[in-house]
Amino acid sequence: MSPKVGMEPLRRQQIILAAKDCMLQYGFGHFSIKDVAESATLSTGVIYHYFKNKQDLLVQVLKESFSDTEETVREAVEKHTAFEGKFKSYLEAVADVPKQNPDFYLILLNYIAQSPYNEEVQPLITKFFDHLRTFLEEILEEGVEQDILHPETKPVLSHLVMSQAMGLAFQEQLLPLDNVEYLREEFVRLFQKYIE
Amino acid sequence: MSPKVGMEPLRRQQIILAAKDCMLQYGFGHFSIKDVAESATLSTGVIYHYFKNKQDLLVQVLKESFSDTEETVREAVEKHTAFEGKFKSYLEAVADVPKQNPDFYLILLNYIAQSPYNEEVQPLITKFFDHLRTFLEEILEEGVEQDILHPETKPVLSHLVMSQAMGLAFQEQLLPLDNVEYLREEFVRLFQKYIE
Amino acid sequence: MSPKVGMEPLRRQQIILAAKDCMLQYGFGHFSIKDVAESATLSTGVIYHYFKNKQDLLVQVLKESFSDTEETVREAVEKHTAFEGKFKSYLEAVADVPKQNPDFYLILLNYIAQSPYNEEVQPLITKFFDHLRTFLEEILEEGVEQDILHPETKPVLSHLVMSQAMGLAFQEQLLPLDNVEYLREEFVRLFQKYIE
Amino acid sequence: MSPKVGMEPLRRQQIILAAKDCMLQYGFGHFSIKDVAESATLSTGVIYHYFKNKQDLLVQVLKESFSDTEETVREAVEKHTAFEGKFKSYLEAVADVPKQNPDFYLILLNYIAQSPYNEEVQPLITKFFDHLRTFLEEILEEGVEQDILHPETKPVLSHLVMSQAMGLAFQEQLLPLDNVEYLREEFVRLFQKYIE
DNA sequence: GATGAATGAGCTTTCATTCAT
DNA sequence: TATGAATGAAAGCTCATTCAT
Repeated sequence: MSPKVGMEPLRRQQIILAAKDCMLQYGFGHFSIKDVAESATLSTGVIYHYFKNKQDLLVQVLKESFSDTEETVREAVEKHTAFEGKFKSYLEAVADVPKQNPDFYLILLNYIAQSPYNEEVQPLITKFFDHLRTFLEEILEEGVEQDILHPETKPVLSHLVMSQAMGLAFQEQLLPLDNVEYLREEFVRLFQKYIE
Repeated sequence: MSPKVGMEPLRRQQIILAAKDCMLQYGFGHFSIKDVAESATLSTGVIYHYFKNKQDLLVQVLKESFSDTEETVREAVEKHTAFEGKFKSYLEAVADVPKQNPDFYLILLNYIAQSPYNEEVQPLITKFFDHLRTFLEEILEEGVEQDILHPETKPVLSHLVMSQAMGLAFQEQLLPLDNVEYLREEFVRLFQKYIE
Repeated sequence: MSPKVGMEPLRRQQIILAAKDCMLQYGFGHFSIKDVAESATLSTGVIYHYFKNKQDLLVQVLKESFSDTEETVREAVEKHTAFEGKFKSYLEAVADVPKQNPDFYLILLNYIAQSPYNEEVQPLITKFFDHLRTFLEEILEEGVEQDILHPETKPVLSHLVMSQAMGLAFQEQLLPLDNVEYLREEFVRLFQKYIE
Repeated sequence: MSPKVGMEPLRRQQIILAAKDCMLQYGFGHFSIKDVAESATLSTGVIYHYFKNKQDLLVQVLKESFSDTEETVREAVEKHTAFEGKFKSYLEAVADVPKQNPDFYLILLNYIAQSPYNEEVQPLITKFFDHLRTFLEEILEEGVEQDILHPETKPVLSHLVMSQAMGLAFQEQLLPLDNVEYLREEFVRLFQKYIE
């Protein structure tokens, strides 16, 4: 029927996608390998041909979500050259993640809950946020060089931006917010105050 | 030794505590009723005498965590009478939850991940955050009445405060932050700007 | 239906027996926990109530086989007081194990094959043979004291007796021997030559 | 690289060797066809080109072990012409199998345990021991003809020699014997008594 | 001849829940 | 009230075998 050799990249993607679907549909820890297999219209066996175990598959799902999101933010920033433009577009991009990549925070949420008990996931998450925050610090450094920002503000600001963005996204996941758009704008405004 | 009557409240508390311990030790969904029973030095059977099922027990654990935390914040605010004092102490209390009640956000995290798939937990969480935010809005209303705050700022500010606090707490859970104390102070300062 | 408390000793015995039956019927590694459960007319779950895992159950089966056999030999020897009587009855008892305890060598065979790869079983087997051989050496020591035996003969003789007995039993398991009884008698005679 | 023709004997040998390695490394029943394939740096598929199934492969492994060992013993005996020399060298060769062919008894052990439940293996083992014992009886027959041995001793002696040799080898596999060499010499001496 | 992708039955083990005592 | 024995469904995972290429 179908080819029998060289399926690796296709199948891996197919399975990761199916796992993502299952996670969104049933929630982390509430779907089985059998569910994934059915969702991918494959047998349970193949999954273990491409992934060491369930944990391994789950880690790949997370990795993909992270690299997608990081890329989105970087792309948005790289359209600008001036410090102010970069900073603003970073804020907007970060605030827009839930809109551009709707599943991201739901997936993240599931993994965060596991992270204190999961030696493999914990460093992945830490690295992701560190990357994103370090990227922001690089932008802010330009502001420091141009005397727009006080050097000491840099680390504090980067942390506050990250946590505010995370907090907003999680709230959106949790609560039926009616004024999301407005809150996002306020978020951008709040932090732009720092460079005025 | 022998069966006792009137044990109800004690036993319930004993079991809820044991469940909390298990959750913190093993993570949500990674401990069994047997684990809880052992942790409470009871038999598995007796747990079903006091709780309908595992889900029910879990819900009670969450409820307790919520009411403890809400009380802490209210108590802090009620020490003040002036708007500025109330607002500042609210900010401080909310930022201090991870310090005063170290397990709270770890427990919350576990439930949040489940909430989209759990009809019973979802409204509990929503209600908790609504309470806390509405309480902040009541404080802010005093600021509006005293012309310190623009009426429109009220809802935005309350949401931003909540999400920032949540974001900081989650970041603290996730990442090894070395300057937590300083970030908390910055958080308070950030939002006090709104009423200057 | 049946009692619900204090079943431990009965059930453990019942399950060990069922496991022994399965091993004899299907051979080591060719029966599942489900087979054992069915053979004991129990559910698979109970087995894990009484035994840590399959390996644990298997180890208990072996332990029981060992202690039964050791006891048989000791009892036979203890009927005698004179050295010659003890030695002869030891030889006879050891040669008679396949007859008195027909499953013993079949069970042993199964475990021996596993032993080089099984950290728990290996020392059990070693200990069993050491016990039995040391017991023989204690008997032989009496012969040495009575100047019937040369001291140097003791360890060699004890090893040769053990291996000959083991070899005969395994041959009997493997090959359709028609003159088993006669071989056993020759075995006894062969080693009695040493004390003439 | 590219498919080759006429690979049959080489590949079979390569696979049998890999299977032997796996058996020694993991133990019978604890390695998969994939393990064998990897050990032979081949694909799983090709194994089924040369062997009907796993069982078939296993049988070939055993056959090879048997013919190697039988040959060793025959070669040792054929160096002598006199009865006494033949008998002694037979005893020595048989006692030396564990030294000359270290894996033989470990492999044998694995199959013996399976034999009562395996219609194909059982007769192979029986035949092997019969061959070796019949060969000994042929030697002993010369002793009978030369009036060195009583005719009735022949079958008994051949059985006792075989079982003693087997027993010693298994003991050596199982227990950490410190005086193996000495025991082997005693084994030879023990049975030489019969022809003095 | 050779590959490795794919299957699916079957394995061991866990666990929420029930219930006779 | 309290016990812990018992259930059985369902989980993750393995593996001999097949087969399109």
